Amino acid sequence: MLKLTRKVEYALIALRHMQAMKPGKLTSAKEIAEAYGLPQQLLAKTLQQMARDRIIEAVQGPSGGYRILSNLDKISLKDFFEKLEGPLGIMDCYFDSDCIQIGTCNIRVPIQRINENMRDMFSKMSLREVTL
Amino acid sequence: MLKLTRKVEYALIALRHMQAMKPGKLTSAKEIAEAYGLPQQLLAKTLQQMARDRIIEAVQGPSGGYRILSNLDKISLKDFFEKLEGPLGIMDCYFDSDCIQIGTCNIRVPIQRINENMRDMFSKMSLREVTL
DNA sequence: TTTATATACGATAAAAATAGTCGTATTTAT
DNA sequence: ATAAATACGACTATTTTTATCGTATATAAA
Repeated sequence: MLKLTRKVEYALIALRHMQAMKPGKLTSAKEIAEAYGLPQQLLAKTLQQMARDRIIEAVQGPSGGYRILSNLDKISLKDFFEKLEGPLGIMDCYFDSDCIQIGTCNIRVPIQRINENMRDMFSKMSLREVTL
Repeated sequence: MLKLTRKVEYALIALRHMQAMKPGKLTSAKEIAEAYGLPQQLLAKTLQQMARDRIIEAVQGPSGGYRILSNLDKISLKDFFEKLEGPLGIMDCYFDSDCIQIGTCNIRVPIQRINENMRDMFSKMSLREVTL
């Protein structure tokens, strides 16, 4: 319950690694995977997604790799999580919801309150604080 | 990611149901399951666990059932979640941790910071607010 | 005192979500 | 040309979550 997925975990590890390097320098998926003992292909997918989301930049070809693109100060943890995993909420009856109970459910309002608190909290933390 | 389990969901539904009834009156697992279309046995287990945790009281025998026992104002959402699901954190390398990476992991400290914020937030919400 | 209805709970099965791999294409420095 | 890197869809494996089954125990009421 309330667990980070590996995808997010690997993303954070990679970002922190890049953040610690000389700015502008490239790192490859292989390099990170070996340094932290992560499955390279899965890590690569995560990096690719972050590249699509313009958090990092990808450079192709040999001696290519990834480098941080955005100002991580300006990305909230909420936005980061949502980019990687979709809407942030303690239950997803507010997003997809083909929930049959929707009529009888008696906890929609309270759950929404929890969701708001969570989003609020993660809105106030920047990706930089976390990868610094 | 960051989802409530059914167990917690059913617990909240049941508590809210009990909260709405005349104080001291009993409700059975069957009654709640039928009212909200929940799997009765699973709900029953959740109720049993809450009874063990002294959140609700169980009365056995025919015309038995459950009723709220504690003052829900005094139970934080953090305690509630932890009673039902164990330690509250965004990753569990702080609890069980046979994590092999522990040496190379570079996000322990940041993760811990997130965890603290989460716990803090749920410490400030009472079970009553949520079931009211 | 028997019966019916409720809780209690361990064991197991089914389903869903997550994690990881494979194969192939594309890009590009050397 | 070749080798090393990203890109990405399809697939498989694993783990976690959800649900059911079977049986025991308690007790109110007939």
